Amino acid sequence: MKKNLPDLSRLEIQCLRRLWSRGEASVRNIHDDLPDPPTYSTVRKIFERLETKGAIERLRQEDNAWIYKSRVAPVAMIRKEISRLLDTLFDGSAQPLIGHLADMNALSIEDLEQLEEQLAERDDLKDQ
Amino acid sequence: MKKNLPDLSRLEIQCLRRLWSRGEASVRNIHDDLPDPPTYSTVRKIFERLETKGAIERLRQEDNAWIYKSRVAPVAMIRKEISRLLDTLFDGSAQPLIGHLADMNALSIEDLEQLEEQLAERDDLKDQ
DNA sequence: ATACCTCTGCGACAAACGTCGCAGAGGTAT
DNA sequence: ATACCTCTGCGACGTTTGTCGCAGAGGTAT
Repeated sequence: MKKNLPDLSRLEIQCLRRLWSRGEASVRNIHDDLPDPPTYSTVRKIFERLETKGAIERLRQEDNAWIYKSRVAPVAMIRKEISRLLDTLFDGSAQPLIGHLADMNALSIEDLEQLEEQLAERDDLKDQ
Repeated sequence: MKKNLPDLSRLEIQCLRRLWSRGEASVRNIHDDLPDPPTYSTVRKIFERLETKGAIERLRQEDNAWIYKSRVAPVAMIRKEISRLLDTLFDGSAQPLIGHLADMNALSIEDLEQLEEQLAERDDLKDQ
């Protein structure tokens, strides 16, 4: 019973990620967190859109400012985005992706070992 | 000396990928290749835009139709897109990505073994 | 000649995105 | 009271994206 996750733009995801980190936050908070922030007004608009899309909700007002929280699970949203990339670039297959990651020197042997453990665990569970 | 790769939309990448497969192709070819194709007119427009962005070029005319080829290297474009996802979701780190891939059951032990080999080779070379 | 088909070149359009400004409300400080 | 500050709500705008239609050129078939 998957929820229909909204389609979000890059900037919307940026803001949502900061909200995930904080749990609850005001527009000002997120604006302060952004690494290379546009106007406060712009972030304000992003919040409007996130709310319209159902990705965030208002909790209460503090000092005249609204406090928001996310309505979507980080993992679900992240997977959705990964799937989108996989579909766009490789017709859905993950194998080419890790190949490229290796070529890009984005992965270390340590990363791999950790991953291996994770996979072994998963497959152990499956076999029972 | 990296070239400035153009920003492409999802549909543009879809079309460009088919062009990579074929080497050279007409608009009609690509339209036929697309899995869930929009109008021929739409694909036509995508080609116009790809050309404007410098991602493809015209080679010659055959039977009144233009034959195109890609001007960007697949690997470069693919890496660019992967980097973009990494930046958007994980501030550039690849480690969380493979974690999610494992959780999504998108990776198999075989995929991993292959990857391991690839990494070992790379590190062997580096050590000399 | 006429009809037919397929391409091109162009225009058009709605929706989404990133961007910002401004009026007005509501507090705080002097 | 007055000035000041910060937020909200809303409108606006240029660009990108996905989408399509249409006129006209250039061949082919009858």
